[in-house]
Amino acid sequence: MGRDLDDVDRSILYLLQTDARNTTAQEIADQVGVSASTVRNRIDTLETDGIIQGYHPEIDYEAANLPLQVSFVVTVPPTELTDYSEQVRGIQGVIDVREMLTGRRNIHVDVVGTSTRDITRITDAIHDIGAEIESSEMMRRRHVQPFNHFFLQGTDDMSARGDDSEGER
Amino acid sequence: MGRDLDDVDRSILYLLQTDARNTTAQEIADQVGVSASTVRNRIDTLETDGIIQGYHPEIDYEAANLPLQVSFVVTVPPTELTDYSEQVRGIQGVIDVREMLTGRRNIHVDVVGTSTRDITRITDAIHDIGAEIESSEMMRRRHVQPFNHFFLQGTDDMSARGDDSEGER
DNA sequence: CTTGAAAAAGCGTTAGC
DNA sequence: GCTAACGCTTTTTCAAG
Repeated sequence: MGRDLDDVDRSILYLLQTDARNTTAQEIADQVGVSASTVRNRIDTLETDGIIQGYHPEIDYEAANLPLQVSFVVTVPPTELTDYSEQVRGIQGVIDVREMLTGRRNIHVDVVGTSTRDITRITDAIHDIGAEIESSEMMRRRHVQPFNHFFLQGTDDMSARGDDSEGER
Repeated sequence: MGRDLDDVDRSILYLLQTDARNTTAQEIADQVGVSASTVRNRIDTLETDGIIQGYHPEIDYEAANLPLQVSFVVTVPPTELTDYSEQVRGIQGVIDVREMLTGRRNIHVDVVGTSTRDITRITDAIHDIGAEIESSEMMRRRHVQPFNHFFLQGTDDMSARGDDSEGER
């Protein structure tokens, strides 16, 4: 796990983050200096290797009439963290679950809803699966900022790691 | 702000969340019962209305050799929340910024890095813009779970709101 | 706002280097 | 592993209801 990426991979990831739906393989190929076929092959490999896990639209929930955004901090038994995390993800309205490595407050959950009824329903659902809510805060806005440093993060660093072009692929 | 969506819009959002890159307008059209052209027009409108803000790949940072994931809680002056939020987003390694509506701990920041050097650099950068770090926790995993309830969230609710087919478009 | 048709562009596959 | 070329699918554009 944790395979090295070369510059082509990094460039692909970088450009996909800009617009994963409308960026074509040809456009990426032109900017990277390889063929479009290669870009398609690389993307396939990145997907099967699990580095790219999917493509999702970024949605402005407020504009979509889901103005209530709440962030919960939850405590669950550390040994069953993954299990609880999965259950939380199944609750309607949950859009983001982060599992913490340490500490009591080991799951952070972001949810959206249209009304306070939605929020109380979610609160109840969290309690129902046996998790303890430590705190809840209203969220104003989320900025998902896809990692913008695969590409031009500093050539020195990249060459220093020696994974520029000749990888172990 | 907060325009009503009809079932066609909701279905489009729902299906795009499944796979925003490889789901074609035709596939959506078949499932929704309109033409592919209509689906494309709707997507364009959703984008220009700001409901869809972009398309991003979901990346497994651990598999991409960025194993260090840290979640910061930061305090900034509430009146300049947006300003600070933007500055934080400019820091290399920041992948997610959430602005909180209330409380002292009003910005939550998720970052990724390859080494502790990255993390200290980010910590310094946060301090440099004048924000105070309240806490930092190691993250085990993030599950971005795009809102999965646009489609079949319960027909009763949808008809009760009366925005099924004839909107104010 | 929606539809359908023609032209242009992109994709997956296969074969060759 | 990268590239080129094939047939097929998708998108784009535009006229029309």
